[in-house]
Amino acid sequence: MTTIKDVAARAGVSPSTVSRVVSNHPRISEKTKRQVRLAMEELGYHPNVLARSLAKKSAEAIGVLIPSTTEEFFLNPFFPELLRGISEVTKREGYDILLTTSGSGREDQQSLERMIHGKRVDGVLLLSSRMHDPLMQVLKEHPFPVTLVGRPEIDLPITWVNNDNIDAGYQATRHLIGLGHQRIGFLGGDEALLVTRDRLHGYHLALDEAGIPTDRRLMFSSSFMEQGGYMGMMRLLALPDRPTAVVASDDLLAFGAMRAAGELGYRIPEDIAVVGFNNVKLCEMSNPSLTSVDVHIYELGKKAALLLIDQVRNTGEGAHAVTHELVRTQLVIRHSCGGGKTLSYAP
Amino acid sequence: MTTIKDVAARAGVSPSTVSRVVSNHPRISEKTKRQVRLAMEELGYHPNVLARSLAKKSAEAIGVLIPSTTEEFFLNPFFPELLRGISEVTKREGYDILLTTSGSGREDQQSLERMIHGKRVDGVLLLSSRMHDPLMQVLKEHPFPVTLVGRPEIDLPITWVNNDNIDAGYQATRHLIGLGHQRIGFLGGDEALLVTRDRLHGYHLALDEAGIPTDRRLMFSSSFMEQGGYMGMMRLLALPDRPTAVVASDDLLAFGAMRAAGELGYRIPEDIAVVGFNNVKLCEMSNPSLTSVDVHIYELGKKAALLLIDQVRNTGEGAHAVTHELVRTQLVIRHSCGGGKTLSYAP
DNA sequence: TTGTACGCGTTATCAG
DNA sequence: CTGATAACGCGTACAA
Repeated sequence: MTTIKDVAARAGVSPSTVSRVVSNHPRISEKTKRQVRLAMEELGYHPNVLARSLAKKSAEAIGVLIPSTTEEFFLNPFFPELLRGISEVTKREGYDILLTTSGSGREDQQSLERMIHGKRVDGVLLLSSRMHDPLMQVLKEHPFPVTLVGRPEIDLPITWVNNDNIDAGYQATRHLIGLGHQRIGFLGGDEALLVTRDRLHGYHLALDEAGIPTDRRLMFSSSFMEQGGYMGMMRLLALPDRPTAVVASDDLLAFGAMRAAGELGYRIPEDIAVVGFNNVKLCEMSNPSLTSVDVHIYELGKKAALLLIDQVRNTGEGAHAVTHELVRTQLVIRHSCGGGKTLSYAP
Repeated sequence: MTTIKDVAARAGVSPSTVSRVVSNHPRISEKTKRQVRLAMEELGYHPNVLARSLAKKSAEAIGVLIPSTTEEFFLNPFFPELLRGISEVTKREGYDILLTTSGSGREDQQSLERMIHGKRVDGVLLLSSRMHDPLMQVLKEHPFPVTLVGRPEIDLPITWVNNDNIDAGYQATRHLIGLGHQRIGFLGGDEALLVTRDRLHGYHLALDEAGIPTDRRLMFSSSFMEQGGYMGMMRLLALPDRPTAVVASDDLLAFGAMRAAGELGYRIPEDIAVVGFNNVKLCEMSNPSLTSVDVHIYELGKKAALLLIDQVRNTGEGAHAVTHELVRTQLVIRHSCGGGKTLSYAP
């Protein structure tokens, strides 16, 4: 292991000079700069990041905390796409990513505290936000650079990036209503997730606006995504007055729903229309292709990382203002809802 | 920021004693243990991981190096599934994951060197292996705990975990031949990837064994996965003597191929059979469901992480033996090749 | 422009 | 069982 001292000795200068060369200090003579660089070459020197971080009190890394529903989370294409956005900016800004998963709510808390106090990261990116999230408590107690992907349940002074999920739910439902549907089902993901609740909220808004009464039997939630969508659709189709359209609050749910409908011999969109959320790659590949609300996951990831790094860099300064950003949302119309054509409403 | 000294003062002991309590040193009186624990509570103390790592010369973290084809890599369901396996064991073993992406081959090298010498991680997991990989050079020069997911092109003394991809390719092709196919196409991913080459190799073996002549026109490679599969299939179907079956070396390629066939009005499996690799979740959901070689990605990730951590822990000791492990492979027969078992769940 | 000396927060060694 | 003291490798006032 070659250290800064070895280089110093080799170059005939002091360790501090080497340090300055490494960090591109301005006032250093070209000559010694060359000498030091040469010595570094010859010795194959690489600075010890740990020691540097300890001295500078900055880790040059951000933490990404994957929520306790780890397994489901990994399975959803949402995750890699978000991570892609995040890594795009961390790479550009010179930060590393520390990935932490946890099995339970308690572990979530511990992981977060370890990250915050362990000084291994300069800030943390929180993925997903749920009701009564114990993490929020931790954040309340310890001010620390954090960005939430989603929104906090209660008004908390923390930075977050989110979609306007209420509006997204509204738009999707509105689309179906516009196509003439009156009985519209709602397939939700984990009910504790705020995304689910917000999209459901939007669904209700659209229904109310159109004067369509809501029917509890038309709503079904499950945290098992594809499977949940499958089961939910089965249930909806079993109703005596089955829906002619379904809003699935996640593309995976929608795929499960489509699978169920297909197996029962219902045609999409002729017999039942489906709309999803997230607009994952698969939407265009499925048959029929899935109409979905694009929430721009990649953008979401980039924004979140950027906002976090901003905080990290301006910490301590006056600018302690928290920021909230809403990433726009966009309905992408494909074939799963049919066009303005004739729809068969036969039950 | 409360340090070990603060706790020491509060508890009326020396810093070293606190350190011992933290690390559960055996010979410490119950009494002082309680005092120290109390002080830690009251002060909300959390050890500084950086300082600890610096002193202990071990980072309690492993690096995961995502290859230069970052974007494609994130898009493939292979990635999150592998990561899930990795994180499963790192969590259990108390290691954190440092994710590093890079844009180019050069950056790959630098990232690796930074990780190795920067001491921020104790070992590195290399995902994917390609021809003439510059990373191998780095590994040759610096002995360091590394595990490769895949296999090195040349015989290098490094630990790796892989599938028997040659056999996998052989099995898939053999399956098609068994169903009576004689003209079988091959859709490959990035040609520089050893996976691609190995699976192609297996394809050739099966063909040779059956006495079927190979035809260059039946092989098409592209690193753009779904799109590549689409284009490749288009090309294959345009041939005067088109294939009746296709081996696609990745499920995504297979989906693209199926989409192309569908758009042109070919039925699967009646008109053309398709088999893929990886057995991603989507295989069962697609229509028709995709016959695919399960390579047990999750297992692959777990094994890789485990082997790496083993190395990390036994480094310096005599046991410097590198290990190679082959994760078994298994053809999962569904509907995209026909012939197989008749499944009845149609309405 | 460069060197000295000290601090960053812990752990390990060696006394006691 | 516990307490000094010296690393760990690097950054940075302060002085020269």
